[in-house]
Amino acid sequence: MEDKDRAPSVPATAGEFVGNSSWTLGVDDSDGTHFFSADREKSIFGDIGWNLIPDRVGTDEGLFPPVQTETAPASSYRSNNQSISSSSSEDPPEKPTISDEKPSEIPSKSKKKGQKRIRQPRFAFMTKSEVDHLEDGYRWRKYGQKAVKNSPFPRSYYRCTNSKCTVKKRVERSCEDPTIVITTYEGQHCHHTVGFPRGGGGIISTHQPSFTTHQLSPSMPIHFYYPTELNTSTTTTISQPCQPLHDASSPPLLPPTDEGLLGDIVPLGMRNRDERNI
DNA sequence: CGATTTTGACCAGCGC
DNA sequence: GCGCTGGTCAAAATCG
Repeated sequence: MEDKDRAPSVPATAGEFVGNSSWTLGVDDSDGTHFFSADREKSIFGDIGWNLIPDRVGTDEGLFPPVQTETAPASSYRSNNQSISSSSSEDPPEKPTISDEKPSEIPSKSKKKGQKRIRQPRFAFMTKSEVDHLEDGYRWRKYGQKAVKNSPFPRSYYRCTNSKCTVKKRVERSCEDPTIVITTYEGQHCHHTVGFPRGGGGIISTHQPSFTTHQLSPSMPIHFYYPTELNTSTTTTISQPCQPLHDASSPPLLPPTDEGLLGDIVPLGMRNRDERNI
């Protein structure tokens, strides 16, 4: 039994925007997937820099086009390559993994014929890390691995071990930069994190994330969780999320927060709906 | 011994 | 219709 409360649908792990002082929010044209992208020269964690790329951010909150559902396929908005940019440089969000996702017709393959799979909102995170599978406070079970076209690195498929939780995530490395791990989360956790079961330390997030557009603003504080080491994680606060960190040796300035990393990135709409009813 | 990972096979969508 | 590709299943293997 695990905690079953609300938890951020996304990894509450450490995160770091990759990017200097600018960030870009865009929508994958092919799928309507939202993701954040930022650039930073160096990871605050050294080898483990977490770059947030919520691949599909909030949607039904109005931040972005409505989440696609069976009745409302992403096609409704996928046509626009909209992107929101903080101000200065806008990097065209690279969307490595998501581009191949087909939006609307989600059917998939639950070997049950006739049943269409409902595609959940997704968030992608680009992380600079040597390890593929990054701790995010949840326990995952790998259920598949596939070679990806145009990429020398295989893509791994994970599912939350909580039987009641349908969250999945894909992990793959960027073919352009092998040091970057692209993690795509799909769905929302219906339970709390379990901490870092594998030698970790603390629980990452047991609070509701609160993500809103303005929180993405470079001038607004963003909360991050980040591991100080591979197996540990701590939380800190940063008031200038987009402020360039010069080198990994410098103590990261992350915002202390009572929320998970994604808590600030994931829009309310993306989070468990029931929590909004509270 | 239970949980997790590995891996080949299968299925469905899409483009040609 | 066919082939390609992404995503998932499930049995076997491995791990703790």
